Amino acid sequence: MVDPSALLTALDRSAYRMTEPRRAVAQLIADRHGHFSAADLVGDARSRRMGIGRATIFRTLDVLAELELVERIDLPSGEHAYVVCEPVHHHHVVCSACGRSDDIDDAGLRAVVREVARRTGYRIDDHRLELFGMCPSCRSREAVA
Amino acid sequence: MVDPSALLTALDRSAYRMTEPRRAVAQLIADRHGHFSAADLVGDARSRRMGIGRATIFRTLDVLAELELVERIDLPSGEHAYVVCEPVHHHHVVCSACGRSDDIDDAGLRAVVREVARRTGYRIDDHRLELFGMCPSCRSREAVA
DNA sequence: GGCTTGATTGAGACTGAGTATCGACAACGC
DNA sequence: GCGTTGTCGATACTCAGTCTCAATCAAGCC
Repeated sequence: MVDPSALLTALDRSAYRMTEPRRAVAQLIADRHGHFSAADLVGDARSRRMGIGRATIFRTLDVLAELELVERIDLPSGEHAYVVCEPVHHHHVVCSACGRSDDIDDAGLRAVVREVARRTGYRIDDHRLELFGMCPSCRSREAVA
Repeated sequence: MVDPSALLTALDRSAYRMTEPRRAVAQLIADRHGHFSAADLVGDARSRRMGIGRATIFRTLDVLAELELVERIDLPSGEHAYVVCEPVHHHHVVCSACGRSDDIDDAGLRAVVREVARRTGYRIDDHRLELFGMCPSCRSREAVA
């Protein structure tokens, strides 16, 4: 659950037009917890009878990803998902139980990348780190059960 | 380009049966450079008129992934691909120019994972690190050009 | 070498994600 | 208000990957 206004103001500031369907998709995303797939949003839109086309949801996600307001991640299962995030370079920890996702910054990864470059001779241009596990609240819930 | 015998002996040692189509797929993989997709192998098999079904290629890749002889990676474009690799935990550096891929070991990542766990309170069960860049030979080729 | 049995096969139908097309519509600068 | 042009929904389409099923085959046993 996020405040949709952050998405909306960023959209407004951009060169993209602020339209009703985009506002609606921002609201759907804001109402979501943790990560979500395009199909999730399509389902949400349909169940609320919002009359938003499938293609529009894909297009809006592309726009938001372009503006770095959401990021596309790959779950261990191989599925694609999106998470809302801050528009700076970072990585994600994803809870396998509830789907919650937190941003993490560098945390020493830069040194790892440098080390790999040194050892292999590659020039490293890009990297992706994704961590999967169990978030604090799911852990305590598990401990109780 | 890899010797297919490594794949074949590992397959032989496993509980899976050694069949003609599987041998053929191992050969196709061995003849490939760098990463490849299932669709690449299907194309190879078709152009060599090997008569291997599409489903069989997907199934064989599943088997090889199960035996940790190949690993599934996600390219920055979002496509799925496979790389041949050693059956121990490790990560990959992928060359964006030629598709070559090298294995890398921990390289200090374990400390990063511990640090993230400490900061976020998550219990980290799994992680994925993928690095993209340009391999030494493509770099020198680029320097010449 | 034959026999049995269960794993494996290819063909083709199917599913579901994502893209392309297109005529209608609406946001925004004037 | 008006025109331009980006965006819309519907729909057709493509493509990766899965499922089903009858036929085949590897491998262990005699």
